Amino acid sequence: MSELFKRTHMCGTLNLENIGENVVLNGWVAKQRRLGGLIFVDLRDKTGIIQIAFDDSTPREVFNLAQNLRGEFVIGIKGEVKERSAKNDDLKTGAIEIAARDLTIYSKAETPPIYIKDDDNVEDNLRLKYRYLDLRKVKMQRNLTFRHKITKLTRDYFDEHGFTDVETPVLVRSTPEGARDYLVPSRVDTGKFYALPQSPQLFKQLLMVGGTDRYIQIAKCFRDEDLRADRQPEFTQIDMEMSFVDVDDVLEIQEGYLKRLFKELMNIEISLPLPRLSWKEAMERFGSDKPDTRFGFELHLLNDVSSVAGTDFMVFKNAMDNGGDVRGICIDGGSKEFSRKDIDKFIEAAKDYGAKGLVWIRVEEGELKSSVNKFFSQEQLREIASEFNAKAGDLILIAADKAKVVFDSLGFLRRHIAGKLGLLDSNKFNLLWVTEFPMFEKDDETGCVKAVHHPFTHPMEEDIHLLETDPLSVKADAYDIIINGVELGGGSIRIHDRDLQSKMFDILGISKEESELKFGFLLEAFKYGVPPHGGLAYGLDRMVMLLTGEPSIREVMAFPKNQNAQCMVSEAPNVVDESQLEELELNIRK
RNA sequence: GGCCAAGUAGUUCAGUUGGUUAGAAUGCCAGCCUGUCACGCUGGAGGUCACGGGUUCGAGCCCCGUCUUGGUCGCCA
Repeated sequence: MSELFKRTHMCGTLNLENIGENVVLNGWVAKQRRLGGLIFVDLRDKTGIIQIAFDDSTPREVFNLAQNLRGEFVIGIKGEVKERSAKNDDLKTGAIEIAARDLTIYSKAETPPIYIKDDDNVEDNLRLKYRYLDLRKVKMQRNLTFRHKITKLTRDYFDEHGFTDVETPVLVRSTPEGARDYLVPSRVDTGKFYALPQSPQLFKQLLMVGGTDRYIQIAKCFRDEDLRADRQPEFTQIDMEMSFVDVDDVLEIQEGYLKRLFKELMNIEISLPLPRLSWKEAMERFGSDKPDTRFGFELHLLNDVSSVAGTDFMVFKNAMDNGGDVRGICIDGGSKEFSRKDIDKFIEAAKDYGAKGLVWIRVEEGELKSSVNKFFSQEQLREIASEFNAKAGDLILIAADKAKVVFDSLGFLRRHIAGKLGLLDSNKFNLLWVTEFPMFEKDDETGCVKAVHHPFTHPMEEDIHLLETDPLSVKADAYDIIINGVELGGGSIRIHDRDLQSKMFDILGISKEESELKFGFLLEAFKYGVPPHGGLAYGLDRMVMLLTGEPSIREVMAFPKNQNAQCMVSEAPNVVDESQLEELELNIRK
């Protein structure tokens, strides 16, 4: 058994001020350089890397032991901090080193299957399989620490504002609304199932009925849907709910939180109040309900421009005759920057969003080139260009279709192209609220009206009279917080009036029996005195991803799942024992 | 479920028109080396070219299928 060298410092925290001190360090061998009578070892812990030097001043048996060191051995070092003669400016601790006096090897290590360097480029699945090695990277530890700082600040802030951290259950009732549930079979009540919560939504509302007044929880949530770079089946929400509040109250508390978050963790001063865009304005200007406002290229409606309105060009005419729109974006310098081939690629990409094609116009000093030169005169093209205040060298892209297709394809393109032009400044954080979401939308498959948010969302007071006559134009007291085109969180004021709630169910075509079956416990609770309330939830993983500048949510989770929702470390999901299935009466194998 | 991309040494990759024994870098092992820090020098080991089938005198390369992985659309109230 090797003696434990009681640590006095962390590797990355030592500096010139520690010179002359005798220190004890623990960590992993990141690198060893043997120069014959001289050995250097880079020692790594979660705080960073420091160089250990073994030379002729090192006791002989210690030097001999050091010759056996290999990568990822776990060791303890006793020694003196010395100033280096040759400093390494690339290393935080590069001005100093430890002159080793004693060494112990806690455990040896085989050659690791992946590189343990911040700037590696190893295949994702391999990193996930050996996550415990991947996590040794200083960058990964920095991400986890940053995540911790966010949750700590979050708990502190909301504690100071009267919020109580309450845990809600993880084994809950399945409500087949929204995302697919993860199911857990019940042993005691064979044949029945729990679900893992998609969010604590219903329970936090019950907490409001229960008088908790202000609730917060950093809550694990589960959704059995396909994964993305920013989507995991198991993720974390900063979830909260407040009683006796309106929209302004909720947003004010959140703005204080966000200001503190950016000030303390990013050293960025954000000015309040944050801009608020109505959903309608966001769509019409940016083609998205989560607009990235770090750059321009705003959408422009062309329906009334005489060149478009008066044209026989069937693409435009059909779109407008069918109740759709003709809209475009103007890319500053886009004509200079992009080739015909690039433009074709943009059009292909837009097709993913339902567009059948795009009209493009290259604005030049002389003749304007476009995909519709056959149909439009130079004068007409000039008129369209002047609608955008386009100058020579600009590129105009026009979509004509149903509003949704036009918004989706142009909204995608403006951000896609901004990325190509290097306009997505990762040091800039544009925060804004999108409010006044539509209450309902039409389900394309069934033709029925369904809730955009959820059926407990409160309609805006001014629109309540439209509920029966024109539900699709009713707006909701719902809000999303957007940073740089990413939806960081969202919430709403909830309905606390039982008559209004049943009216909502009527409109959604949910019968009394069905609503009883699905949400009976909530409706029952609402019989006994429910405060006006509302809340919001942030995606914690996305928040950390955004603030650390990581490209994927996996970089800020300790043990994420791969694209097939497998845990590569533990190899979950796995086949279970036959007897387990029998006990649950789930033995359905042939 | 659709679309796109990838799969060759432990790792990251190259591999020409289908042609001899499949290469590089890095890592690993051994030896030398007292100021390195991407240490250097010398030598060495290391391959089911994802899997299955086909075309061919001959396949890492061409064709078909399968699997795996990543991205994305659908999906995510």
